[in-house]
Amino acid sequence: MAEAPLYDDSLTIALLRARDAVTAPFREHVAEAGLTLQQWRVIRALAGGFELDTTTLSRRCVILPPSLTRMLRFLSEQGLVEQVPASDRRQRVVRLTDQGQQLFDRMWVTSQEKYAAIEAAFGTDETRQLVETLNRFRACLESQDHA
Amino acid sequence: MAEAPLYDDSLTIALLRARDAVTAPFREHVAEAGLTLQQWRVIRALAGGFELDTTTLSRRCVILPPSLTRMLRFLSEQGLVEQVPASDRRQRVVRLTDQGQQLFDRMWVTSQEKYAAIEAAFGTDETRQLVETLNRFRACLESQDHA
DNA sequence: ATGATTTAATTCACATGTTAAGTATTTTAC
DNA sequence: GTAAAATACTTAACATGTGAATTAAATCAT
Repeated sequence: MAEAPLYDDSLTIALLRARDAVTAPFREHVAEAGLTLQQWRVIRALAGGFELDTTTLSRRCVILPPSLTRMLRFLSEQGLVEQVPASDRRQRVVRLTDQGQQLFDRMWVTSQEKYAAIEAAFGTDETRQLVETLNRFRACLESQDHA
Repeated sequence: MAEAPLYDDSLTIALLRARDAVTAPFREHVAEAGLTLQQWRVIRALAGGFELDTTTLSRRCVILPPSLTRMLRFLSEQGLVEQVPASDRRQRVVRLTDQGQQLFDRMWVTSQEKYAAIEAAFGTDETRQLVETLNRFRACLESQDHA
């Protein structure tokens, strides 16, 4: 009975659900360390001593600048991130503190294990092909819009 | 120089970016009508006279119940949605008002056109295959977690 | 039938998403 | 060298995401 009409955005819904499914185990993992997924993305982008400005972080982590401003304030207060001087004084360049790097080190192995479990479940080749398809899809749409 | 380490969540990032790319034209379209993408998803789920409860809406639109509560308050205030009596008085069952249905009718054609443009750009078969792959991926992960 | 359990939705508190406007710094053009 | 334009980030305001606690109603067990 009463079936919904065909969605014009089945793709959008499928992307949302896929993201929910794939992030679930990571969300749980980082929550145990008192972090959100977004905060973890920032920490990982900085792991290994990288010093990045807000714009670069925003692109790599797919987090909008206003959110990053708030997040960096929080991460600084937690002693996980610190600011470093930048030649261009408009920029805000940050890096992990020792404490931040240690937190990363503690979480990284488990994080990788969870990702490996996903690849194992869906298939390594299929997983990589999905990532490739998604990136090609995005590139395709973005080149269309800029026309 | 200074390349970031390999992400363990390239899949998460790819999903986020793909979603950003695919929703961009729709976001612009619905904003002209004073709606957000999420509000538009709810309106479309109700279009055609369907009467749905919060739980069903939450699943179909991939919007968590607390967000739906706020959104339904807003949509009611705008006169787009109205509540209908439910046999189970715990449930909140809603439907579109005439005004809501008219808004949907005005937006639907353009919305479909934009989706058709995406399919045309990436390829009809490839787009459908991507949706199929995403759904299969999600089903795979969810069956893993319930183990 | 009554009390315990489950279910549906809401509220709360806080984090993030999103757009527009604002501020400080740098670059460009002249 | 200085004013205009561009850049990097922040702030503000509001919408949504998220998990935990709460409330009300239905179901279950006895």
